[in-house]
Amino acid sequence: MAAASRPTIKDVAARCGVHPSTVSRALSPAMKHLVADDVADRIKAAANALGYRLNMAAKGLRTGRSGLIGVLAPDIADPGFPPVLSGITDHLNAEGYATIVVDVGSNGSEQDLVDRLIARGVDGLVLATVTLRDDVVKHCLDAALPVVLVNRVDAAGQLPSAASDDVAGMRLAVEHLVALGHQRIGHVAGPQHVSTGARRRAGFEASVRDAGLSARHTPVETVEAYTRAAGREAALRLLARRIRPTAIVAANDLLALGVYDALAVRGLACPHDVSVVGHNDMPFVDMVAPPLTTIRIAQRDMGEAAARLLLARIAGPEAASEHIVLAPQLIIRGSTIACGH
Amino acid sequence: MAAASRPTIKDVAARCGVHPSTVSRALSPAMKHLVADDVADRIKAAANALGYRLNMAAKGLRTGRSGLIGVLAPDIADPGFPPVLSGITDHLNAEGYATIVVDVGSNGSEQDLVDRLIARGVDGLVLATVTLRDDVVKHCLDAALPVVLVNRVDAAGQLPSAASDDVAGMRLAVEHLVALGHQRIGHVAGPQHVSTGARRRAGFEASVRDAGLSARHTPVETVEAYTRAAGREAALRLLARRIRPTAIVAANDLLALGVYDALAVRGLACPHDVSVVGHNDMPFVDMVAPPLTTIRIAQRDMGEAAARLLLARIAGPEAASEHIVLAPQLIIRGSTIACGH
DNA sequence: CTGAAAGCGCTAACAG
DNA sequence: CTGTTAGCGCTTTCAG
Repeated sequence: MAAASRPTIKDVAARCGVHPSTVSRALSPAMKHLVADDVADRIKAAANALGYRLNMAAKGLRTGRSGLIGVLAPDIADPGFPPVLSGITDHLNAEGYATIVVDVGSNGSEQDLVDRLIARGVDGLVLATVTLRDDVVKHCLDAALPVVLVNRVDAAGQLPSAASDDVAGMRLAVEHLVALGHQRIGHVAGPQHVSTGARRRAGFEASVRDAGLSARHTPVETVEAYTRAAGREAALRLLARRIRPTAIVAANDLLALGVYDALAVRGLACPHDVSVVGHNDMPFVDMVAPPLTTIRIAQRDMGEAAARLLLARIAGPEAASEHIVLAPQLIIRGSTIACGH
Repeated sequence: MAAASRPTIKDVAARCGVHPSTVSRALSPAMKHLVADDVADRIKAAANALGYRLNMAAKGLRTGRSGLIGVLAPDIADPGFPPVLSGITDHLNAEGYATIVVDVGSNGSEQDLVDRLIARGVDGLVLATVTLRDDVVKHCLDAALPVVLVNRVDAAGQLPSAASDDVAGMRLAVEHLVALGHQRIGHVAGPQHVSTGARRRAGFEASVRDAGLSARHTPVETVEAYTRAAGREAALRLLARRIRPTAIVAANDLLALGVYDALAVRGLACPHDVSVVGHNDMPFVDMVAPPLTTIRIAQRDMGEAAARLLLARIAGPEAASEHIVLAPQLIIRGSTIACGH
């Protein structure tokens, strides 16, 4: 029956015949040492008996720290993101923080979403958002809000970030293909306004150059979005070239699946006619036909690193902005094969 | 420079020469009608100029409503969940709520996580958690916390829920197979302590019975978890039976991929030797080899329906607990084929 | 229509 | 070691 509203610190105090602040101290690990052990025990017992729970909103109002972290995601449903998110939330949860996840694609402007998060008093932000136009970042900096980037880096490199080594990843892909004898390698590049797109492209170009391949033999087609359909279109353009590539490396797995689609359209077989390499090692790309050779990135670690970075930022005032770069790994499967030529 | 902390309602009031409560009224859509239009305009202008943002924690403390909703997920990284989550958060965001997502698998007990959410003052909970042991549900009810289930129903059916029609889905699968001439159909059943596992199994059994197939010809193997490995083991057991099935319907796509693995182990070809049907239509199951015939469930809609249900629960006191059931859809791809016999 | 006053639940000085 | 006091930023009576 006693569907009474949540008990407060006052109720506990009354039941123990002590002052509310004593209860507050007894229940706070940091201040517990200021209260007699027997009293503290009595208080804890009473709190348990009453089913007392700390009211974080009240605490936050008082202390100015909410224990809330905002995560801005480009698209929650993107299969690449969940592992990152999981890494973020797990670490944050373990440290007593709760995570508010916002999907940027859907509602309102990013600015707006950030403002709503600020209104909720978030202690910091993890940005996994696609486009790093300065305005959002600037907006956060203006608000003196700790911010870290995940799976992204900003152009100026002024924000802490946790990301995979995109350049090294592309090098892995290109060198694998070159070792297989491929001389004509195309690249389906991701959106150039996001760091993964730009850096992977740069990595591709540097690697093919280092391998001694000419630009003519290493064409690049850029997409506007990381979608399977965009990958298909770009690959079709690549395949229509005078000098047809014998291998294509895509800026991510979704794009690579689009490359598969394009190959099917053209009646070409993978890997027989064209080898394909993806990037990210999304769940189940080992099950597609043929199993996709790809660059595995440490998504969960990335999320965890970002969380750790953010917490450090929140704790220490202005530690030099750190960039955590995670090593990628080549996963060889069935979509790459030695070149016939 | 003025990196001053966030302006409050008081700052705005001072700047306008009015009382803080007037500012509060002017800025609250519901109370705006109590303040002169010109004053309201002046206040809004000043608020904008100062970059004032409402402090939700303070508001929540006062009103008792936080505008926060908790979502308990079994495993964020499970590829089936993101679309549901996205449906939930989008709808909630649009209604001004923020969503705290908690991964149950990782830290602490579910009870604990719920308590932490309660401490944060959530206005309600969406439970997408696997096991519906009464204790968690009871715990929420005791706390008088509005709760809805998504992709799950509780045994007693006392909680509002949004879920796919699992029985109908299995009927779709079985009838498809029967129409193809299959007479020996096995089922890899999901965990029986979660509603999808139990209901899909029930749906399977009812459907094969209605199709006139005997129990001997429709063996069932149950797994303890929705994993690819578990699906593989269960399928191996099914294939080792005296009467080998010519088709297997799995309780979900992950399990179905495990069935693929088992088939490969046994040197059997899908669909030639054994047809396979999945459930859920996870992203990219159209790309595996062979493309998986499956039952598509309306995941995004499910999330949205759950959000709507929860909001209704929060608004209206005790509306009769509603069950939204979404119609599934058979997606025929390459993993099912007419039976030779 | 606007001001005054009180208080949501908690913590952080400051006394004692 | 414990009680007192004040106040975080906001809403909401109650007056006027």
